[in-house]
Amino acid sequence: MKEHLSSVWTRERRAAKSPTLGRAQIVRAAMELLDAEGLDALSMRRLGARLGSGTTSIYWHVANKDELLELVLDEVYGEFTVLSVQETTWRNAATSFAYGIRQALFRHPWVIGFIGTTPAIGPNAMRMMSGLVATFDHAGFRGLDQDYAASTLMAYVFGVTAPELSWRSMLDRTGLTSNELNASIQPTLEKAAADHPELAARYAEFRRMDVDTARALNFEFGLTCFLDGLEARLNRAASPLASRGRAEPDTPAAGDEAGNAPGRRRG
Amino acid sequence: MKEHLSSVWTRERRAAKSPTLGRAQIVRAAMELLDAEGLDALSMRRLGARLGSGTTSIYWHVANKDELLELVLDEVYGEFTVLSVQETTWRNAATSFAYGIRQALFRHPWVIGFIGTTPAIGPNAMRMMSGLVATFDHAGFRGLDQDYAASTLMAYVFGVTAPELSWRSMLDRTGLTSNELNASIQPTLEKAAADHPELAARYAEFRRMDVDTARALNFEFGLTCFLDGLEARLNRAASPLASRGRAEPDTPAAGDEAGNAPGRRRG
DNA sequence: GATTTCACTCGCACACTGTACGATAGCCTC
DNA sequence: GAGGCTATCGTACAGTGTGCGAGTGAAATC
Repeated sequence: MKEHLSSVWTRERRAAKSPTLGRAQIVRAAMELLDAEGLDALSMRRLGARLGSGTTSIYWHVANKDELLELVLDEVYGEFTVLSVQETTWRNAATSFAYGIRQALFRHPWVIGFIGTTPAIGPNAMRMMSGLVATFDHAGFRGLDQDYAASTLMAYVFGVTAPELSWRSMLDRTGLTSNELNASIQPTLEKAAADHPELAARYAEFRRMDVDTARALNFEFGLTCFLDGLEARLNRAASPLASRGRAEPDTPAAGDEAGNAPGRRRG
Repeated sequence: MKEHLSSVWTRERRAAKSPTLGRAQIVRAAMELLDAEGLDALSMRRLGARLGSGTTSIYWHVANKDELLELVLDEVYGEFTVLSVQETTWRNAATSFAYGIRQALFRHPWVIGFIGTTPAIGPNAMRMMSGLVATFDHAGFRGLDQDYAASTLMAYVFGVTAPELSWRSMLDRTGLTSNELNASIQPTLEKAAADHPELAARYAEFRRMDVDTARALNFEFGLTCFLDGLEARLNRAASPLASRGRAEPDTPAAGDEAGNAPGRRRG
């Protein structure tokens, strides 16, 4: 069968004899450029210039730009640390993992577009996955539920953090503080919400509060919801006799055309 | 104070007298191109060709490519429908909203990179937000919690769906079925997981199952967790005397440097 | 020691991108 | 007819990723 996943990690790297330029330096330089100036700033020409080498020399060590990004991405995965299961409770491990990712994303805002899109099969990504699955195994999840829990946790963190990153990049571009930018945006927002008075009122209220703590609370809120839900599922599994206490059926038939809406049921 | 949010929606559009080319057609053509061939296929030259007009004619109706994408994005937001609060329970509304987004994202895979990154203040985005907030208001959430609930829900859906979209794009490129691609990827995966035997074993197991239903179950799993968590929070608020029944403190101090990890506490 | 081989560097060129600019053309009002 | 406005579009510029082939130096082979 043909191999359909092409990745830096699938092809063996070129034998190194005495390179004046190496993958390590290339990846480090790329990371610095990306962190400092963002995704658009990384061009092969600029990278070559920064390395003091010819532009196309890079292509000896790396097949193309995508592969380079795979390498840098795995470097970031290396910063997603999972506490060992002996060290703390699963809930603390998950929480700390989530906050850790959040911080790492703040350090490397440009990755957000690649996570989940670029294959994550580098050594660091693997180590992370292994630790995360172990955490949920320790918690009491079995089989696929371990993966589901891990994937849901990461999905949530990436999903909430993405808008925060774009907010921060706006801060950088304008040089304003969060609250200044917030204030400067309000009129636009209120005008946009002209047709929805409740929204407009709500936005007017926002002007008065500290955006950064509101965002932090937002993160906390969703994370707690999700962890509570996980915990409830564990407890339910432990004592299967306890009924759910909800009226409506909770699961759309999982086998039908993947992703169909469950349809509207009257409550 | 200077205006810091620049968007198509903030500047009034050019007065239309008798254009042979209009925003509506441009946006529609762009959407078709994007849906059919993906983000990379949308260049101003190709768009002009498709419209049978000069490339730079487009710039009369739209300031630049980013603004064009804002317009197309809002069109997609128009497909994120929220059931009215009279129509069903909040839980059903949220579920149906989540599945609806998922389906819309499958129709327009390219948007995933823009959501949360490009300002969503178009009329459709506003209508959606208004409906979503109303749903959570109806559920019993108050103040910022309404926004937190809405934002968490969207964050989760975008987060889980992103990898699915990249999977589907891979299917399109290779022309394989999900299960064929899955099988063809396994050796690579197992090799990548060589250092983590539990992971390798797990991947080997995956070979035997239907990937699409596994993914659908994954979506369901996280959504249920999150909604259960929301519901628990509502019940807790309704009867504040009932304690949580968990040992460890649940909230890192929210006021400190936004996003700090809660630190490791022994369990 | 001479020759060949191979790891590695790099200049050039190609096809492509977004878009600024200025030249047109048709219409409306004076 | 003159001038101004809406609208279209050709050309040009600076930038992109990268294929190709020529060049360099050191190690391996004869």
